[in-house]
Amino acid sequence: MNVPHPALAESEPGLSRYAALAGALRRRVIDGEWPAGTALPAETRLATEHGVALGTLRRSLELLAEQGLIERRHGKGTFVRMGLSGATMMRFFRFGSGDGEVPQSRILSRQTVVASPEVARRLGIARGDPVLRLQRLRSLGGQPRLVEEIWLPLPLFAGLLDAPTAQWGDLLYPLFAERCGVAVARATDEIGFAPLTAAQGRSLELSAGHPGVAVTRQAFDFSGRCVELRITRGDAFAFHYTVTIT
Amino acid sequence: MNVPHPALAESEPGLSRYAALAGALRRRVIDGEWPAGTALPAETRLATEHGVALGTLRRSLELLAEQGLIERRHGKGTFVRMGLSGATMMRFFRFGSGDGEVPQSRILSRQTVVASPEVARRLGIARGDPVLRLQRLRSLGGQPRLVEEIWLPLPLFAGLLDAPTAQWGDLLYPLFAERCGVAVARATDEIGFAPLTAAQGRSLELSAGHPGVAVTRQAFDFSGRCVELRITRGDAFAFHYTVTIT
DNA sequence: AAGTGGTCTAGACCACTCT
DNA sequence: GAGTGGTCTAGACCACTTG
Repeated sequence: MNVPHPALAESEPGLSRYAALAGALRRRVIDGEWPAGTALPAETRLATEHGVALGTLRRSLELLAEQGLIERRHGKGTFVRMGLSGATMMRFFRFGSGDGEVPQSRILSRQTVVASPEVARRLGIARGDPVLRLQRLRSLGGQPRLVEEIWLPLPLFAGLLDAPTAQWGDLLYPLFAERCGVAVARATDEIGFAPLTAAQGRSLELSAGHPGVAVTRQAFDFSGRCVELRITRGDAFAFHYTVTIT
Repeated sequence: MNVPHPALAESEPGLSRYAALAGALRRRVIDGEWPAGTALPAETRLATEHGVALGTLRRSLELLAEQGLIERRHGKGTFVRMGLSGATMMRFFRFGSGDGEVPQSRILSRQTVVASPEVARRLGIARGDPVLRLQRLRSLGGQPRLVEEIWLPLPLFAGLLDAPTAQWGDLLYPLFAERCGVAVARATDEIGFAPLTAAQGRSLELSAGHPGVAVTRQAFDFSGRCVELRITRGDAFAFHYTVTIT
């Protein structure tokens, strides 16, 4: 018979055992009990620890692996994932001849500002809250191709306030992870079209009013909180984006 | 009549039993043994039929469900899916004020032509093979918004050659399923921008050279074969597309 | 009440990785 | 060889759907 396990702190009502267990493990990962890149205890260990059968524990880990929180490697162990790398996000993004290669990056400006209503709405913070605003130029083969405007909530990103931007490298997400402990789990891209302003045109060596594409990205961490708002602009006619629908 | 499937599970080298079983079931579904919308035999029945444990059979069905080939409904059964509806593909597509609503459609032309090198490449057929070419106008609130050029391989789509286009309705994919037995399992959209030609401008009540967006779609059936090539064009300023990256 | 898929168990054995 | 995750089994019981 199925005696309800008294030691089960995971016995949330209306949830299957493996789902509740997955939630509990998820919390332990997010709370930093096992830092990114490290291995979780072995299956058998976790199963006895939580008083469930091995199959049930495995079901929980499969759930978390599906969500991208952990990664399982046969013969090695179960590891906490670092989040999206930033290079994966260029996967479906093409500009000019670049076949998904990572563009070189230069930070043009860095300021602390108060969030506008629109920025606050998309970041899920209050109007007037402080945010870090970056302007960034991305080039391919020495040619400027994309200008970016990036908003990051403070104080979460305080670690970027004084780091010398010249040494930031071409990808921001590894920097987020390293200096601020922020992992990007998921993102949405919104693609739209608008003529370039005079300033945007200058940065891209195009005329004001030239047809431009705008990709508005919101990036989220594993707890679902929006951690980045970014608007990327470039020459519409050089732009290409591929999406798979299932 | 119902020949048992004896060593199928053991016969595929280098594959797990459930993976081999999934492949076998997949073939039976694609071959039409269980038509779209009908239920498969119960789990216990399929398991004994193939000589595997229930858990193994379930693993196979879970695989096929992930791939979108079948759909499991608790208490009811396991059903063969119809494929994408066409409405799901408008999910992330916005035009003007339409919040994902399905535009009205009118077929402007229907011809049988030979495939150009580019069309043949994308459809995965030989140059010079016959294809059905459609031109289609899609409107929102009576306003023409999108012009589409669609290529469908023949003789697969012969069922569309003489059907009166006035009665086709606003979605093509249900028509594909009904008249040609074609189910769309997956699609890719490629987004780019280009000025409208004079002819495209006329259809959309815009001037020649007006900034236009072009969405090139390839649709695939469950066996991975490309069954449709479509280029949709519209006013770049009214265009909006949302993508989620994980 | 009967039939379906969903959950959970307990244990055996296989395949991969590292030392 | 020791430790990890992956596969497979056999059976019990639960939850949902329909007649």
